[in-house]
Amino acid sequence: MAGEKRAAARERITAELMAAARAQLAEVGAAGLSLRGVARSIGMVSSAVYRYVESRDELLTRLITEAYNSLGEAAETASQRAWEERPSADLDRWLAIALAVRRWALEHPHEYLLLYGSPVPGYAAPDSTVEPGTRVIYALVAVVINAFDEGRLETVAGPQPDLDADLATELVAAAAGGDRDINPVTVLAFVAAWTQMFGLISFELNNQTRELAADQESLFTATVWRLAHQIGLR
Amino acid sequence: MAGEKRAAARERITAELMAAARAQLAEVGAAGLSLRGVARSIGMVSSAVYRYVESRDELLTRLITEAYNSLGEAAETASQRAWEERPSADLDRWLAIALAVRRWALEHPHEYLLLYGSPVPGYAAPDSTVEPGTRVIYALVAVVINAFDEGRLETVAGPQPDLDADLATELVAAAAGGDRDINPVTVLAFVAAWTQMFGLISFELNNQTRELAADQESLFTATVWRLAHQIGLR
DNA sequence: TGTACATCAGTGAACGCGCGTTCACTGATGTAC
DNA sequence: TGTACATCAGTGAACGCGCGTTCACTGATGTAC
Repeated sequence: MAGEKRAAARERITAELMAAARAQLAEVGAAGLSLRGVARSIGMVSSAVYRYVESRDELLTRLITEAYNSLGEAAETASQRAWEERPSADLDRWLAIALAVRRWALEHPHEYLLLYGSPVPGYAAPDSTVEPGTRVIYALVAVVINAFDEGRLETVAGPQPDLDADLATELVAAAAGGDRDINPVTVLAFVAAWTQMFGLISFELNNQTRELAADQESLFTATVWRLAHQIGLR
Repeated sequence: MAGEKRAAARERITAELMAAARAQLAEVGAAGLSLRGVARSIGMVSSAVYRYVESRDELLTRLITEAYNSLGEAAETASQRAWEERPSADLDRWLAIALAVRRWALEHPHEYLLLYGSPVPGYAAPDSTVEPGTRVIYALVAVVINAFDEGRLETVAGPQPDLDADLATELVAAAAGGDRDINPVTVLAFVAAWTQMFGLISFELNNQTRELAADQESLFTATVWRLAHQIGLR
């Protein structure tokens, strides 16, 4: 029982350390993040952080995992809330996720860039970061699959590009495991909506859309709404 | 006339130096780029590069400007060629630009990330980089404007999001200077197509679309085609 | 409850490294008369 | 054409800096008997 104390302290200090690391990340960005800097900011001697973290690379890996999970959770919570408020309102649910992702990105710009920006020189993310990295896209896919399974997904309208057969098969397989008879163009619309969403957020973070509109959120909502509609969500 | 020699040598060596800088950029990325490393790679003592470049920041600025111009030129050339081959084929022209941008990005991944990835820590790009940064989007805008002016731009079909009046006005003004009666939803479609294109390229560089399709170029072409079609290009 | 020992957190000095930048210098190239 | 001087490219040593990581250590916390 007495051991509790030491373990609790360890946990508290680890949390403090990670918080400090996130704070430094927010200030200087991933490439500028240093163990010594983090140690300094919590009043520790630089060698002491090695009691909590194996190396700088491990710290980065933990930050990435935490960030993916934090973002994934934001997306999942938004999805669930939207469903509870208005079940079967698929387009609203999609929008809720998109807006949650955008808000998270604006609140944590450097963490967002750590996940979706340039790779950190000299660092290669281990495989363990892959799985948490898929939470957001799964949340989005789930909306479409759910709408499809319950018969609410409209078929995509309008002229469609020529798809070669291989690509069409792959798309359907990737999106739905192959056992759903989804239109490949629907998957294409999904890919477009997905990449557009992240592209727009990146441009917004880099101020590349500044002169387009004063109200960036309205611009975001309007463009995302359009592409979600084109997937067939209502 | 004798002065020619020194000036020519200066030009040659400057070019060599920039080429070495680009090579190092390609290897280690922007955040890892160092003056000493560049000097080393062309067999110069580190202090000597200061005869050619004021500081590391200036080197970065030059690299950014060169990269924007190289990318912009690729886009413009593709646009012009497509026009010469099949004038008035607006969708083909759009696709040609998009594919040129993608090819450039795949050939120069680190330069692409220098332009569109995370900012380099401790460096702020000066205003002089803004103008070359607009060449690509202008090439894209030009296709749409040209189609519109010559009466070939189809009006966007299907349901449209509610736009508040301010946003609609801003969009039209930003895209066409306000003196063209362009549908704001067309501009929205343009923004979607533009951000989708860069988002997809970024995801492709980060391997986030790997499991989606073996033939990434087909995937790219198909999604870009769809959104270009939706702008009203034919 | 008390004592002897083991575990662990944090210290402080040190290592080797690469970085950007400055500076006084040498020797070659160019210019003026 | 020849000479005296000015300009410029490149050298090599040095500066101060911050980094990641190791190591022997001290002293506090926990455990076994």
